[in-house]
Amino acid sequence: MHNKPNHRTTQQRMVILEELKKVKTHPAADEIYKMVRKRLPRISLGTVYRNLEVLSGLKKIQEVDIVENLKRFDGNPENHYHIRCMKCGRIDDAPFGLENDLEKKMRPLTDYTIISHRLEFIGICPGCSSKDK
Amino acid sequence: MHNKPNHRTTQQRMVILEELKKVKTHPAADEIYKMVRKRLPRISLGTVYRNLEVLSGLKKIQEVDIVENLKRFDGNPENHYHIRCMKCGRIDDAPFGLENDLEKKMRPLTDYTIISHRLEFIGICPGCSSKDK
DNA sequence: GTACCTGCAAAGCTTTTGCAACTGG
DNA sequence: CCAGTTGCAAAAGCTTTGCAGGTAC
Repeated sequence: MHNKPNHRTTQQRMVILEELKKVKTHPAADEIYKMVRKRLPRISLGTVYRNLEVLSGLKKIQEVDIVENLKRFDGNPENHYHIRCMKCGRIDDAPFGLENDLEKKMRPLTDYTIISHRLEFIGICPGCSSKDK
Repeated sequence: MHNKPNHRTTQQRMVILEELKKVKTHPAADEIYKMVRKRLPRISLGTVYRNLEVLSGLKKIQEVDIVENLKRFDGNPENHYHIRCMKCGRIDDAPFGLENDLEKKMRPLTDYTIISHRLEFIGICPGCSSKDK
């Protein structure tokens, strides 16, 4: 049995969090690195990655895509929804019709020209939940 | 001005498409490579990648995530929706409340334990649409 | 015949990791 | 004090690409 690590509030970790909270964009690690380096010129990219992971774990921030860094392909070219297992990464089609109202509701709220939307459910697949026991 | 390339129906391209249509999983390139290699042992991984791109362009298949291959981080840890520009990759928060009904509607339709969901709109941001002119 | 494709290998990018030195509590 | 962090550099993925030789049409 392992205890959770006791996370420390290092200067690097604080600055990364502060800089990320400051912007309304959704920067990738490299951009965050550049932002943080203005205040901590000697910080390393590895530290940025490690802290982003820690901060996500602490729910202080989140990753925009849960997606592991792999392109995945679907033999069905029609828009449809997916459900993804958070334990094993398995992806199934969601037995769920398209919610076309979503785009209609969104249009008046944004300056973007809406073209499409994606909906993904996140859960635990039958295989993984039986393993939990 | 360039013309679109005239795509050819090579054996490699056909087999990749057939194998991907056969499965209901959503395999990554490497898995597709393994599947295809059973029928075409000399095919290369590069060819698989190139054909997946061509087939996506032809809308014969689709990528599950439009996401460029970069993790992105959000200083806001609460669930909320995003809108992504298909031209420049910019991501903004969507001014759109959570649709909690979606999970409620999904639960009876699946064996997965639903934990959360993600909704992302895809469109063209104001900056990119003005450039279109 | 020639534009398009392929296999191979090398290069490119992003992310992760081993390690020795350092530091917050 | 010492578990947790850091910087650095190397390693490890996954994906893209240059090239010379094939191939569909």
